[in-house]
Amino acid sequence: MKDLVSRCPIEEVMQVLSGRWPTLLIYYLKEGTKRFSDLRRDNPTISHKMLSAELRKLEEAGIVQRTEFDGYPLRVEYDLTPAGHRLVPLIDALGDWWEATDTARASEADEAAGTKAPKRVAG
Amino acid sequence: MKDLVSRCPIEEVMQVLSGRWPTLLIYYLKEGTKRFSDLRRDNPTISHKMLSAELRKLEEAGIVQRTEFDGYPLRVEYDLTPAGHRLVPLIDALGDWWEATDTARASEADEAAGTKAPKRVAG
DNA sequence: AGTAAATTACGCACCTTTTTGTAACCACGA
DNA sequence: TCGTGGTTACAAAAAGGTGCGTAATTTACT
Repeated sequence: MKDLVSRCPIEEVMQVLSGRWPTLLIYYLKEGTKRFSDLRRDNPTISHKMLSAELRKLEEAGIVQRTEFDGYPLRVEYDLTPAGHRLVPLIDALGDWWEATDTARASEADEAAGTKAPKRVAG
Repeated sequence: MKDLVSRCPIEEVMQVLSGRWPTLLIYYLKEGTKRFSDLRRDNPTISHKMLSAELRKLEEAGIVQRTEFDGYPLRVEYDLTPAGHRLVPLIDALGDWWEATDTARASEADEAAGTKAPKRVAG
């Protein structure tokens, strides 16, 4: 998903949030300040390449704040920006929707099918 | 993004909504019933293979309802399920958040940086 | 004291896996 | 033969993983 196909903001957000990591990182970051190595410990299956790339993407999107310390093992801290914090409940809402849907799915699919019966079956 | 890394519902929704197409298709489908070829006209850059795969994924997720008519050229209609309709405002909220953030981003990043000054710069 | 190794947050090159695109085919009937 | 909605096989592209190099300093060993 390199470039956009429409000019709508929805496609732009999804370009940032798409994939396995962005929402997970936001999830861990909402607990508070984390270092690079903390985040690696939080999700051990991410590679350092991915982690740095995803963090950079989130930083560019204004979701995370990167703070670099010139200390000598070279330390970097990551936080959610205010905008990032405002994003959290929206993502949570999606999770809630999913959970609610998960249970309701089957029955409502039936309802929907009933609402609009095929005009001609085996025409 | 084949398999999940955590058990949380957020990762599960994102698995369905990730990518360029899902939200776009939902966007077009919220206007009403669409046929396969309608959706191809709506976004001409999607390949038919992708379109059928994405529609199938959304169907499995309980977001779209597929109705097949045994008519002669074989007709299929796609609609949002009730759950799909409930999802729309959540996605819109993300779009709104993005637009609001887009303008506020720079200034708030500054604020955040000010709130938490690096403990040691050039230690 | 001198050298080697560890630390931290990456960048880069190389390679594998996953995703996406292309094209051809199917079935049916106008 | 075209149009419908789809599938399959193959090819291209993108995403992702692995491992090495780097900076500057402390610690560990000799």
